[in-house]
Amino acid sequence: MSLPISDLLYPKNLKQAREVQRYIRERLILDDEPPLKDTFVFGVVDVSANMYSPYAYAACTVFEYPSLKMLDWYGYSGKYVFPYIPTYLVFREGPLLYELLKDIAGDLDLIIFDGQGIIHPLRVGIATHMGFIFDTKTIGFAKKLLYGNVVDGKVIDPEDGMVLGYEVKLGKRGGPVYISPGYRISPERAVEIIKSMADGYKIPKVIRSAHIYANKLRKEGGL
DNA sequence: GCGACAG
DNA sequence: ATCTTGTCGC
Repeated sequence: MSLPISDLLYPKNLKQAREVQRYIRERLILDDEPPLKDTFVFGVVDVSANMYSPYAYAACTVFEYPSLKMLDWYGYSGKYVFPYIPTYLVFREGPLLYELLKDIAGDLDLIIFDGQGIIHPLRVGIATHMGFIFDTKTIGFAKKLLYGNVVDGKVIDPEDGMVLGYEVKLGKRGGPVYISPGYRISPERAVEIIKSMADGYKIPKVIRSAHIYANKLRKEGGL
């Protein structure tokens, strides 16, 4: 990464935050090179927090693909240093996720985030932003749509008609989820991988796992 | 100005 | 995101 972490994750104001997002947008990589092997290791991350507590708990569960067997899990807790503002989520959770992943990202072939990839007004959702920082393949898995129009299952960018991601219904239970590439992966490959993890639930257990562990940390861990 | 708005 | 048990339904 050319810019230091301090600039990529700790902007002093929203203007600087936008500048960082525009910087990353100009350097997006959305192809599948190098392609993932038949068998690879991936992580799922999520952050758990209490409404009015400044402390947050992040967890990363590690799995083997395609067996989907859990290999490990890691946790990290710290204080939020940025408020939650739509389109700026990475500046709130990113610092914690960076600390959580900095020592293990190199061992992960892919990382799945709870949030958007390029389904974002500047195409730099939290999955894309973190993928750029670690130069690792990432996928954004969101429960709600943040930006774009859904046409025949495809999330389209109203600016130029580009396919940003897909609206897919996994399991006949709940509503759809929104999948988009984060970094170094294509929209189609991202959806293909997520669909291969479907197990009948709206949120595949493999993806839910990180949320479970993050919550377990918050309830049991200190702080 | 108004409405929308990941976690 | 979180507060929360049981309960209605496939």
